[in-house]
Amino acid sequence: MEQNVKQVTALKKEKLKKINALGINPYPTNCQRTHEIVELINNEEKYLADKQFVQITGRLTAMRRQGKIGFAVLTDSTAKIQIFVKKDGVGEENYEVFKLCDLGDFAQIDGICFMTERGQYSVLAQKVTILGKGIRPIPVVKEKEVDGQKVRYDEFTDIELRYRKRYLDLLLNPENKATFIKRSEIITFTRNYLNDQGFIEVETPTLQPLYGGANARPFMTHHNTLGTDLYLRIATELYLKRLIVGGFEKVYEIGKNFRNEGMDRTHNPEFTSIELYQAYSDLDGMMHLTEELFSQASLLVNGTTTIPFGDHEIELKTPWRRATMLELIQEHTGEDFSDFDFERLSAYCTKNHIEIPNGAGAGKLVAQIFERFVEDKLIQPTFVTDHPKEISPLAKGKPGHPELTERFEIFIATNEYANAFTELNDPIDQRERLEAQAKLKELGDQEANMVDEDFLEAMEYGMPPTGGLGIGIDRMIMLLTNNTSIKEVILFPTMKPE
RNA sequence: GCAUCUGUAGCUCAGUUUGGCAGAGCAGCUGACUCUUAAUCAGCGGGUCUAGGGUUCGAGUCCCUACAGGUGUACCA
Repeated sequence: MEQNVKQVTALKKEKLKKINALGINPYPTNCQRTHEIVELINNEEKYLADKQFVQITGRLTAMRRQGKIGFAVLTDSTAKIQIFVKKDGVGEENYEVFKLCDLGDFAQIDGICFMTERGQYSVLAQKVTILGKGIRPIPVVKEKEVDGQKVRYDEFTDIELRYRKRYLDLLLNPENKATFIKRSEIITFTRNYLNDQGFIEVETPTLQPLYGGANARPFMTHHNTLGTDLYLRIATELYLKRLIVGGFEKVYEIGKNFRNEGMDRTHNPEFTSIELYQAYSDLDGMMHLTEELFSQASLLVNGTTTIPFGDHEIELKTPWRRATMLELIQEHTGEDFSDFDFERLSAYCTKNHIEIPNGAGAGKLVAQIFERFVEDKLIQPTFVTDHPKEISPLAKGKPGHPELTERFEIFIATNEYANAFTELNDPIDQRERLEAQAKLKELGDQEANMVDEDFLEAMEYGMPPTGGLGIGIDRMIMLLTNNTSIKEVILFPTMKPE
């Protein structure tokens, strides 16, 4: 399998020797660039009229040589343009250099813009300079216009190769590169939006002595000097709340979380989230923020709030539907479980083959029934509110409803995108909730929270009423770029070693 | 984790049904070509058919196991 590559590489190394023999360094330390290619493309008439000397740099992505002339295409990150090289134009010696160029090599072209006899806007080369020579055969994608439609030949489509060799994917599949540009734009937009509202961006520890803020199994590592085990964070929540205690009123963090769980089209072991906390705000404030972030980000990268996603058409225009978990269960099962009757709930679960975990109470069963019968019905954006207290150990209770909390999750196209609470700020209640989690952990729930004494101590000093929101950034980007696999929006997704 | 599909040249793929010389296009190499644009024309080279085992006179093809990936599903955001 590698043998042929070795042969081609050997041939290319021979070319390197020939280039060196001409007294030319194929990896020069500098180059001259007067224009990005897009500038020449966007101002064609000006550059044709001026006959201005230009120096452009990029990768050679097509090559059509014919005797003493040759055409090539030079591509930089902004655009691509045809290059016309004549032996008469660049001189015998430099034409030899051009002949030693291969597809995929980086080059600098000095010349002037002109129109070929066939009417193709091009740069007429006066000099070809090699800037970086490749020694491995690069896959070539060819393109042809048929009736205005671009038809592509020999595309680089092997999914495994695209993920493992992402640089080739970016190089050969412009539409995939565009996804990552949109990713950057969406994250930049989110930062600007929050900064404009007075939020400050912070960084909290990725390595933590205790993990918490979500229900998940962690990755563990070890610090040699301290002689102690540390966890990679599963959420940023508990540290950001310490900052609210410390007097910051609006904070957010965008960063990686790590969860030692299964991988599928919506889960990668490391993923990017944004969590934000706003003192003196509440659930309504967080709903408004969520709607605005998604709909405005969509306008930014799609120009509309009506977007395709998989088989669905999603309308992100605000306001989004709001419904409680119990209402939705009733809507889709006809059952009213608002009395939280454990016997009825467990009988219903048994009848419908829903697992009843060890130590589960009525609240957990309500959540299980919701997952089983409601989640996959939620296509258009829906704020699901009023989650059971039992599965929401960090959310404030709902006044007048001892079993419920002030919480929402946003579902779009059956997937969860965000999770928010009116944050619990009662230190005594918080301790009881975490101790209940610890009991679940003893009963075998590997994803239950731990009792974080330092976090509880912080809350005991007093914490203001606060709204908190977490959004799965990767999923948000999937939605806004119509990608149904998380691997398509993560540059280097986790893969098993080859 | 379970189920299922896939793995053939650098890339994209035929060939697997019904076992019988390892194929094509692009890319590469040699030659021709001063207006091509999937350039064209002539010729050449390139393979551990993912890996290992089995059945068979004979396996890319049939059987078993492993590895990697896709999809579905479980847990989860």
